[in-house]
Amino acid sequence: MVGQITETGDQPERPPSRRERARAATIEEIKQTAMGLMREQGTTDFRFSDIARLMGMTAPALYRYFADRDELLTALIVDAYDDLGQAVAEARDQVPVDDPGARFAAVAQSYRRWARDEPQRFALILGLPVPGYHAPEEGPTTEAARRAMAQLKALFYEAAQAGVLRRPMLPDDDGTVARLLAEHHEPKELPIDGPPVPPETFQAMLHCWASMHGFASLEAYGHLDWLPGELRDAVFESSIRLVAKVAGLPEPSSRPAG
Amino acid sequence: MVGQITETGDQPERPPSRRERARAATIEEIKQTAMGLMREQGTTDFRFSDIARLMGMTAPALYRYFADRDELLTALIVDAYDDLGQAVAEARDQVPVDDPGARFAAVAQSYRRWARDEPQRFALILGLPVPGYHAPEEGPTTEAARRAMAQLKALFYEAAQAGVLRRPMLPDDDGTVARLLAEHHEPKELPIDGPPVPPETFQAMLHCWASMHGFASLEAYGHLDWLPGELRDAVFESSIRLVAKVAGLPEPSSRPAG
DNA sequence: TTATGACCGTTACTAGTCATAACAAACACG
DNA sequence: CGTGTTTGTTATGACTAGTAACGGTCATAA
Repeated sequence: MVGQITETGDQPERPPSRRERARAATIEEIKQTAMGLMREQGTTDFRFSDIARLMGMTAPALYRYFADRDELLTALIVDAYDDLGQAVAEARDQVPVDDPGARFAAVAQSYRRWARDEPQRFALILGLPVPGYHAPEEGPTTEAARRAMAQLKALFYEAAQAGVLRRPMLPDDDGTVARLLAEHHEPKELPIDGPPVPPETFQAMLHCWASMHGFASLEAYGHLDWLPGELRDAVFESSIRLVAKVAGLPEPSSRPAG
Repeated sequence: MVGQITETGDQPERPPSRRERARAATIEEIKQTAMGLMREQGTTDFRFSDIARLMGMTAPALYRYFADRDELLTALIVDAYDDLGQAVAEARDQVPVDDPGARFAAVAQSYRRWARDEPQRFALILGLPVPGYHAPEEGPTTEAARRAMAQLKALFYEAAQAGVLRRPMLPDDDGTVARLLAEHHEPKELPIDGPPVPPETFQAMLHCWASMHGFASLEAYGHLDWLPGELRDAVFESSIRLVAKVAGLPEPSSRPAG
């Protein structure tokens, strides 16, 4: 009754039957309805009965598609990670590769926009776990998270490869981060996939992420509502350009679209 | 039945009677038990029945003290804001006034520590509203939030007053933030209480807040668990020193305790 | 000391939730 | 056409928030 959902079946390329297509469509509709409810109510919560009612069904029917609330939540979380990762990657790849400063600005803008447009899904993946939900250990959610975060790292790696990445600005008396990073890197403790970047760049990357995440989450959850919109925009863009500069990314050569 | 809770009574200084003390103690115990449950379960959720059971009572008894779940949540939110504000202020004031760089580092460290130690309460005040909760408009929560955030501003104001605040580093072609800030400041649109700071400093302050909040929330919600603890510490401290420097605060003259 | 009334806790109850069980209709396919 | 799977239904159980009505306790005043 549960295995039917995680059907990463081994059948190679059998065209989906009529029933399978209908089933997939229903699953999609359930997820969309759940997200609609979250948006409407402004929380990460939803009731099976509400989903069913909106879909013209009764609540128990949903259990044919998701074993329980957690399984639906897991699906929504994976989708959200993938969606955010895709949005970020698309924005990034609309800017020429040889302009990593502008590419980072695009990434930050899309990250922020996504958070602001979908605060509930943002909270779902990057906030506190929702009440009663227990993520499957080392399951699909963590993988999806890694995929999404790889987008940011790819940007820095490209820039480093292209040789346009200056040494990031660091507070004066440092070196401990580099040392610790080296220590922990050799036993392959860190689950950092892909090619390595210099330690200062790793640190700069985290700094960039934290900065844009901080602004994005504060804004998404309404804690910057007291700032007029255009002022928020200006402050965010300025902050982003600042962290990019400090991280050693070159000045963007073209103005980002928005 | 409800007015008895919001007893910001006008009676000046009447010593609390035995009953009033017992009532206050019970209210405190309810809040503590609720927080304990949140900590235990790792969410911002709790059940009245669980609170009552842990207190050796039945659930309906709790309604003598809080009209409903929202009212208890509101109390917890106000307490959390006050607690965070106090923690930050205390850490800040343990550092000499003439060392604003170190004062900021202390603020950031305590902000981070509080978030990490109490992720549920952190999410309660700075995350997405919990399911089903509707904050009273312009109520005590927003006031408590303003009080807490004033602590950070005070630090920058002191530094500006003392004349040790350099002009913050900004991305090159700016000025729009300053212009917009001026535009919106004259009609007193912005609810920024206290004395004004220069526009660049305002922006730098937001940048500092966003950066430390981003790191703190990512860490508090477990999204940096893949980083070894000491490396997290080092990265955070380095980032903080960096944003402080960029914000125009002088280098700290003394090493912060932790 | 006793009577009064506010306060605090109880049990009983309603309405709504997640989830399961048992059953009925629709569908795919031999 | 008959058979078994799939997908829906209704009925049910256990649990929660919150209300209502009742009883005990305590402080105060006669």
